[in-house]
Amino acid sequence: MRLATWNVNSVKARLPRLLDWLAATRPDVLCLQETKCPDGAFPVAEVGELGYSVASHSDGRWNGVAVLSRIGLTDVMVGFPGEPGFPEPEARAISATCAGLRVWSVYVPNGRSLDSPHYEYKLAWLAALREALRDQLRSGMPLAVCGDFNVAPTDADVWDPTLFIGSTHVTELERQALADLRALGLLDVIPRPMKGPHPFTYWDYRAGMFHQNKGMRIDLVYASSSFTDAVQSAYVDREARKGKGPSDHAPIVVDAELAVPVGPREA
DNA sequence: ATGCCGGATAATATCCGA
Repeated sequence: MRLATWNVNSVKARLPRLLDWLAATRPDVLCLQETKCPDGAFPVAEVGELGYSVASHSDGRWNGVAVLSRIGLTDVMVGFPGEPGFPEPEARAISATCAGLRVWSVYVPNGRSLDSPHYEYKLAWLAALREALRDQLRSGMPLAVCGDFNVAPTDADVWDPTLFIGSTHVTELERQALADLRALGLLDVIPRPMKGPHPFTYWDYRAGMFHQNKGMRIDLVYASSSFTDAVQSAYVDREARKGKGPSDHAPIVVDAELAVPVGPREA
């Protein structure tokens, strides 16, 4: 099974690149974040032509998550029980079962700044996610939680840790929230970088950050051991960050020897 | 060369992102 996750920074703006990438990479399942897609406006027909079914959760202007699958898509859950909001829950989580794998696509709140109510919201959201995932793990089904976590797990996951002192994404509390997810039994599937030592997944559009490889690893795949035991390889597709009109995030692609049941799979 | 911000909308300015 090929599983991928990508913060596309608007599915509308990224549609030509998304379709090209799907056709070339052929993931069985793709998690999307920041679709920024009004309700009902997801390009279902376009990805359907490539064999993908869609489960999407929309907010309108901001946020937005989706799961695309060509190996089955059942038991879709929009959001999760106890999900905090600001003040109402936003479109930040969707999950579905794809050929025996429970897949979550998450877009964790940014946090903005340490003195912002959004930072408290981010921590509360991650804590509530942990409780929801604790329940998911009880089912025993292999689980992969994919998405933009907006937290760099270690100092090695940002290009210059000294520049982040006093900023979100690197604080002890945010990193502890990730550690609390791992304490449930989830493992960080660290992808191989295509270039250089750092598997960064995000580079700011500004000031040539990508070209200087000044990036961050904030997109993550946290998975149960029943999934990670089957993982053969994982990589960051930095090619997708190049050229005209890219997202500021690159996709992560994970290949696992997880049996795909015969049935709904299409050619 | 990968090549120096871009997406959204209540739009010709402002919010958001990390």
